[in-house]
Amino acid sequence: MALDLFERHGYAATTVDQIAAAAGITPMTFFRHFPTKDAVLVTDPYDPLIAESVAAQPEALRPVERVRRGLLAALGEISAAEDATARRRVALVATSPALRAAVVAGTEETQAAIVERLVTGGCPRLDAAVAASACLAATTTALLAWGSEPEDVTLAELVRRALDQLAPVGSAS
Amino acid sequence: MALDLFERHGYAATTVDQIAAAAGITPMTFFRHFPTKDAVLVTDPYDPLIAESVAAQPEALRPVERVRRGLLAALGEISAAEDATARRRVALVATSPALRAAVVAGTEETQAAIVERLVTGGCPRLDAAVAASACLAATTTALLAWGSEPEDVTLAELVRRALDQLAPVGSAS
DNA sequence: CCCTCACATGTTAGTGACTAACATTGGCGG
DNA sequence: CCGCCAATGTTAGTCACTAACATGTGAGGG
Repeated sequence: MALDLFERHGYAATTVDQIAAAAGITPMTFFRHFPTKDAVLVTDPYDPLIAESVAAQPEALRPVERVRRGLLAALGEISAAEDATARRRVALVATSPALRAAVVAGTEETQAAIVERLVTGGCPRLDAAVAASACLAATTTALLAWGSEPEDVTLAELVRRALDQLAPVGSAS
Repeated sequence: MALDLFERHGYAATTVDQIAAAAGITPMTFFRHFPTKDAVLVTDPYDPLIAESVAAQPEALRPVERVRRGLLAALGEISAAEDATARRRVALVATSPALRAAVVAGTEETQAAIVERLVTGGCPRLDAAVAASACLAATTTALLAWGSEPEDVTLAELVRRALDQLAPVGSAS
């Protein structure tokens, strides 16, 4: 599949024509299944779950803390869905600027979802956007790092460690 | 110039050919001056300054706090360089996913510079990357928000407010 | 059993960002 | 005045992605 081609020749050096040929379809058909070349590797089905999870945290918390706890709470269900190729995909994404950009573009939607929930909870929009973007950046950084970690390191572990850095001093997790 | 075209027709709808024609040059020549279309709007001359500023903060601080203070310290010199078109550029960047992606790609270099300084100070690489990405995300969010703020709101003000959210509880700035 | 409708796929042709190889100009020191 | 270097132009190509239209194939109803 496409993943193999990317790993062999690099993401940029692999053309959509090659992927399509390897899959026995036309380039046209490829674009009917995936809106962009990078969509083969980068997907983002968790937005609603995460937004819910953030909204479920106590409104009294400061925005960063609310988002942080929301992400940690969502983490269980998400990392359970880690399939076998997840790490390979992530490792690949980490190697290409274009792919990293695609990931960030994807998280923009997650960020927007979180911001909406925070704003309806009375949080000023700027503060909400800052809290969401900072926490998601930390999470994304952990995700990308995970790709080059040894097999036995879990994603949840890294994300937890990342988000702990944004916790109020003295209180871990 | 290109900025006017972008504002009139939108970034995506403005082709490099049009920009080149408006400037009285060939598309080819355009690409000799700017590596990409987005480079007209997105530039990043501050990396070394910021990295220095981060390194100048006490090593004893937690990584996030060190980066945070470093960014705040660098803020003075940077926002002094705000020229007249800065706000227009930022407002434009905020409107286009492709341009926001370009900004993020640009910050990756800044992040890398910061991480190097933190790592040589004894900070684990993951923690350094997380701290840098979170603080830079907060800063970038403030920057983008600035584009749609009223004239009298300064960039420094917004960035300060953004970074204050990542400060240890109870201590502002 | 055939017909038809719908949907997945193919075909062709184009646009726009970017690149490489090579030609051309223009000013400036010798 | 000559040659040299740098900036610019020319041509032709690659690759991601799109639009308009054609084809084929399978499922369901007559």
